[in-house]
Amino acid sequence: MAWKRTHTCGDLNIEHEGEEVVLNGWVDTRRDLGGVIFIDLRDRYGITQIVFREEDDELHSRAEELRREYVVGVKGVVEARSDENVNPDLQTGEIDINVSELLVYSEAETPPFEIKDDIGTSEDLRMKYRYLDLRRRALTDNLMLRSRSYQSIRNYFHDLDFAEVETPVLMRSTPEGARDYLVPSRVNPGKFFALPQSPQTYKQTLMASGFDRYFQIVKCFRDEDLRADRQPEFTQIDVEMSFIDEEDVFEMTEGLMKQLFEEVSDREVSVPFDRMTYQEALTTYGTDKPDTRFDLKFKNFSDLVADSEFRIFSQTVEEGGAVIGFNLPGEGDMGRGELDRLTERVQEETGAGGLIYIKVNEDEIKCSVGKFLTEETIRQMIDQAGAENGDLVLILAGPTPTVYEQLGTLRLMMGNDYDLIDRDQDHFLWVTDFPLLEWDDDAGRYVSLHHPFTAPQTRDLDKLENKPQEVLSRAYDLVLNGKEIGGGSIRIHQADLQEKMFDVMDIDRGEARDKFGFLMEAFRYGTPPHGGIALGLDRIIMLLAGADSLRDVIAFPKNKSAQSLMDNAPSYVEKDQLDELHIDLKDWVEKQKKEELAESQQKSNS
RNA sequence: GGUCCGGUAGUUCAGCUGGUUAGAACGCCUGCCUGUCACGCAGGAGGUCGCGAGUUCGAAUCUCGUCCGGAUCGCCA
Repeated sequence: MAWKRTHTCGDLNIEHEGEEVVLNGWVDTRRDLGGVIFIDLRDRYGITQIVFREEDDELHSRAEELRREYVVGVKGVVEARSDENVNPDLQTGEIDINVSELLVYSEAETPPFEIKDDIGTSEDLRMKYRYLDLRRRALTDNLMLRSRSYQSIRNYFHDLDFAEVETPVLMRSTPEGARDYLVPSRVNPGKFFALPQSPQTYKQTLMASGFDRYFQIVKCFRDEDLRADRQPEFTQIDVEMSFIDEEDVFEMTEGLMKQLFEEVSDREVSVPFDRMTYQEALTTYGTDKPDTRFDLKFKNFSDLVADSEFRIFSQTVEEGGAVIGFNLPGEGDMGRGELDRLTERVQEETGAGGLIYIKVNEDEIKCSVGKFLTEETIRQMIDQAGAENGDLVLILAGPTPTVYEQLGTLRLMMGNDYDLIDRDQDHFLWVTDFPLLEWDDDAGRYVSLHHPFTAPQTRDLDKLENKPQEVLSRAYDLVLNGKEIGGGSIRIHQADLQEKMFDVMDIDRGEARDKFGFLMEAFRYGTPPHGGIALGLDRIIMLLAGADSLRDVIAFPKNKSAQSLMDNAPSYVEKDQLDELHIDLKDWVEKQKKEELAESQQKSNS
């Protein structure tokens, strides 16, 4: 039977002096000074120091038995600490609880790692004992930030009259995009559901139904390899609106971000956000998600060096590639050894053939390929780069768009290495005017860059058949500090245009109709123009929390191999279960399953 | 799937070109200590050096294989 607590461990302060209180919590640290024992009592709200004195022999000796992570309840009186004993690092640091009664709810074994913030414990151990990991202040705070975020987001949309609608988790598998997670259907032998990569088709259908403003905080699933910023199941803020254009989506999203950031953190968001076309992002920053918190913008030297003696330059330009670079201010004194190491790193990490540099110093201008270039050309390049005395110009040459991406990687490397990133700032950025399609060598056809329901820009409609690679789309991405946190588009809402898109992508009409037929049909019964966006909630929380990994803002995340180490999911299942689902395992899988089961049996026996 | 890095005490790590009994810090246990808050002091326990083979008089250390983990690329409309 638990004592009813009167306060949490984060509540009490000098105002409560003299009050009789009851606290419940975990034993955090214990400082036994002999005649007096101090214990930090912890719950998710905070820490309160409780004191056991020698006067009460029985209580004092029971307090000596307390160990880390025991769960206890205490009754006692709030005492003010004397001035020299106040702990300014603690919310409750002005007071102690002088304990008069102690109740031990639960003892605890010594945990496999310490419950404190700056632990270097490997992630797989933390994952196995996730319930202990989550007791750590940093993770608790991240989840509480997440909890407040849900509230803020829901309030925003409800205030604007958006309808919150749940869409199915079991849906049909669709072509295009990431690999689906499949769920076998017992009652439909041989047939499978897929878990949604996003509720895309449902939310468009809802537009056809007249729910002109929809949102949902929804789990999505993609069966692809993981990264620190990628989980197989993740949460999206999914939004769709009717009778709108890009500007409405931008305005709605900017308002959401502003409210969210300012309600759950102390970060200010200024709206409207900056905008940049995909073309500009690629040619100026070498990526479709530029980190605009620092400069190092690309300059193009192709025209200057097209006729140069240096074959790598002239040949690159002749073959349609580019010679590009950026100015790194103040690093003109970089030594030969350091530049060699940098070159090696660039080759390894970006795959670029080599790195060319110009050191711009008052007494000497030194170019790594100086003997092949005229002094005038070098001078022009320095001007083009905007370099001044003391600066270093870094240059790559190669085929486009690869060379842009390589220089983009180098730009990020330099931004990090030379601490050029202003981490107190948040830079939101809309990236617009994406190409509609890209050529897929493996598939031998055009595929959507975004997804097949994205509307082409009206002015490009006539190019759709003859020059599909030149058609721009009405898609947009939202980028925050160099991380993509959302993307969306204005959709196609006309059946004939949608069919034409499938034609261009060489998805034959039968297949398209079979897989997306319901949506195409919906378009025939009166569908409004519509569009929307999906925002990556986990990533947004990660940035808000200042966490390095998505795993630090998800309560029970998967590891890199898409496993949950705490409950050992996924797992083998009984043969009976498979039989019901009409599924046979491949021979080699069956063999592996037997071996692993035998092994774990042996382990549990010994 | 490719490449690179790693696996030593409960945890994080050190342990060089092979050579006595494999160390440190934190944690844990015991004792002392009435104002600590990373308490302090004294003492103690704790190891199949991931696993298997090889080279050697001798392997944590070198070689090969294997398993596991991390980073990165492919992949992620």
